[in-house]
Order: sequence, then C-alpha cells, then structure tokens
Amino acid sequence: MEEVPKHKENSTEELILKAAKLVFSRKGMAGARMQEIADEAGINKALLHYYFRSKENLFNAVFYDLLGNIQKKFLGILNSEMDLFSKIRNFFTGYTDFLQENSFLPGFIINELNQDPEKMINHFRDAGIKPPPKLILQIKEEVQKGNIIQIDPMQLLMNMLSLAIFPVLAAPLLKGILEAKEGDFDQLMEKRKRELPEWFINSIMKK
Amino acid sequence: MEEVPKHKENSTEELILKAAKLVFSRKGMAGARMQEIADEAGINKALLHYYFRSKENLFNAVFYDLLGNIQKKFLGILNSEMDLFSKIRNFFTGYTDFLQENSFLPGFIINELNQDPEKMINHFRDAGIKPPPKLILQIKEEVQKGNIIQIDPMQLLMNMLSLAIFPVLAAPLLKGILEAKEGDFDQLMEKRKRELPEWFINSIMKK
DNA sequence: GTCTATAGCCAGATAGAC
DNA sequence: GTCTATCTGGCTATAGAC
Repeated sequence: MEEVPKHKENSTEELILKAAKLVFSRKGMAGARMQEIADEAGINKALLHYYFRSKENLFNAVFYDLLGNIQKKFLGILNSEMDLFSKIRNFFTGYTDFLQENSFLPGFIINELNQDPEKMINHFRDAGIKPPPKLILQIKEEVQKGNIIQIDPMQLLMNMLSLAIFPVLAAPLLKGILEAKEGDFDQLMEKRKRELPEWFINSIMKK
Repeated sequence: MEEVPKHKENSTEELILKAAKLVFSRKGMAGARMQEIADEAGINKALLHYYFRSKENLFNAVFYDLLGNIQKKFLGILNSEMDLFSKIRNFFTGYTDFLQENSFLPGFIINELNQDPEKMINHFRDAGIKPPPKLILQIKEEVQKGNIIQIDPMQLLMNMLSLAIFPVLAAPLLKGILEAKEGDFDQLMEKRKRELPEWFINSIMKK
C-alpha cells in the first residue's frame, strides 16, 4: 500500500518542472541546456519534449509558476488590511525569507528582463502584478495625517523593494568581495533581517 | 586632411569593442551572437576572430573595460577625503548619472554572476574592487562621535548600493508595471535623484 | 586587414522501437 | 510513457583568396 497519494507529487511532470526551475534559474533561458534539465530530473531528454513541446514552452511553465508565488507571498501582504507599519515589518521579514528560499529568482527575472523586456512585462501583467493600491492609499493617508514624512508613495515602494531584493541579488558577489567566510555573510543577512524594518520605519517617521 | 587623430578612435578594434559592449550587455555571454556583434560593428564575423581570438576573449576585454569604469567612478568617490555626508550626496548623484549612462551594466553583472560566480568574483578582485576602507572608517567615527545612529558600516553600505542600483536594474520592469508613459518614469527617476540623498542622510541622523 | 566559404560542433527537436 | 538513435539548424571558429 502506498502513502496517501496527495496530488501528482513526484509524477514525471513534477520532476521535470522541479529540475527545470533549478537549471533555468542558474543558467537563464539562453544558458540552460535541455540535457542538463533531463539529467537533473533523472530522465531522458526526449521526455522533456514529450511533456512540454519545446524549451520555450517549458520555460514559460516554470516562470508562470514562479510568478504565482510572488503574487501570493508578496502582494498578499501589501494588499492586506494590516496597518502600514505592521505591513512594512511583515514585508521585510516575509519577503526576505521568501527570497532566501528562492534566491535564484531575482537574478532569473533580471536576466530575462534584459533579454526580452516586453515578454517579461507581459508575464507580470498576466499574473496581475502591479503596485498594491491598498498600500499606496495607506501611505498617502499617513502622510496627510502627518504621521510620516512627506514622501511619494512610489518612491517609498521603490525603496522597500530595493532594500529587500538587491542584497539577495548581489549576494554571491558581496560574499566574494567582503571575503566573508561562509557563515559570516549569512550572519550579516540575519542581522539585516532584524534591523532593517525598524531602521526603515524610523526613516519615514517625523523627527 | 583628417581631423586630429586623437588615439586609435574608430579603429576597427575600437568599433568591435563598442559593438561587443552593446551586444554582450543586452544578451549576456550565452545569449550574445558573434554575428550580431559583427553586424553592429559593420564588419565581418571573421574579423572578430582576427582581432580577438575567441568569443571568451572578446567578452573578457569588454568586461575588463567596464570594471575599470566602476573602479574610477564609484570607488573614487567613496575613498576620497570628502566628509561623510558630502560623500553620500556625491555617491547618489554621481552614481545615478553613471548608471543612467550605462544602464545595461548592473543587469550584465548580475547575469554573468549567476552563470559563473567564481569568474565574476575574480574579475572584481583583479580590478581591486572592495568595500572602501575610508568610508567604513568614517562611518565608525561618526557613530562613535554620536553624530549618526548606531549602524553597522556594512549594512549602511549595502543600503546605499541597494537604493542606487536596484531601480536602474529593474527599470524596464518598473516602467511596464507602473504603466508609466515614457517620460513619466524618467521624471520619477529625476525626482529620486534629488530626494534620495537627503532622505537617506536624514535616515541615519539621530532624532 | 578584410572578405567569402566552410568545417566542426553542439543543442533542440523528432522518429520509432519497446 | 520512456527510451535510443538521429536529423537539422545554428553558431563558433578556421582556411584561404584578395
């Protein structure tokens, strides 16, 4: 008797998607090799074409899946009913965790963005990813109430994204340049996760 | 009679380097095509191999040149004798200008960083790029003097880099998602250039 | 130095047996 | 569904004429 067969866990299709996610994220669309994906999945190259007609197709399947994750994790928080400050705290900690588990993702997106901007923008549009209206509104309100400094909501959003995403994006390089021992950099990032939200909130409070 | 023939301006070699810089930065190492570089330079593909033995070679030549620019523009400011606050102001405005003129550069680096982290780190090491000691020292001093808040110099540096580089990196996507008309986004970035330094300096001042 | 033509390789895709 | 074997196209690199 088998374990409860949840969904189609460990089906060949799932194996392929998992392997493809890994390889595409390491190498990008142009650099990835179908053979490498097949090897990673422990199956034959021809099977990739059996399940997904072409490389392009497989790529899109992987990418669509990843965007869904962003949509849920990221916009979920920012569009919630939470008050602004809790929201900022939740964003930084939640997003940092998410990015550490998917540290390939930002590089992957930037990579493909350079290759074919239109395609990437359309993917994002299709996934319904856009500046969260609820957050924008809250910022405007808090500015008007005089609780935070005069700041353009878009600039504030860009600052949040920059501070959260860039360090993950540049992590391998920063590790190398700082000549940090393996653990040191991870520790730096842990410290960052704790201190960044409070510093950031403080930075938009009135003196 | 010709114009004063400055250096080897417009020599075939210069034409190739210029074209290669363009194509490599758009497509990355894996995505770039020697044919495309040749077309861009208005010469034949075989000439590329005549001047630079291989694609790998050409790539390294281009990249070495680009790192030199970073070294001069970026570390020049941060290692100077300027006081901390002037330095921060200069960094944001100067670096933003530099990145706008070389908007491909961050994506290029992130791209190659994902393909082959070790190679990229070595390139940076060879170019002598590392956290600027003078800046680190200044931050420590100002913290000790009680002029700015208690903050780890590395975190401060990471914040500066994040805020300056990420928006350029993600610009095409942000443009698309914000559904900004062409001029709108540029205006947003202009505004950013003016407001970011003051906001950032304010964020590290004691209340 | 610059070109045309082509060799040689590699990766995506397909045919067809099981 | 899964495999082996193979086709096909495209890209780097080279040979060789001018």
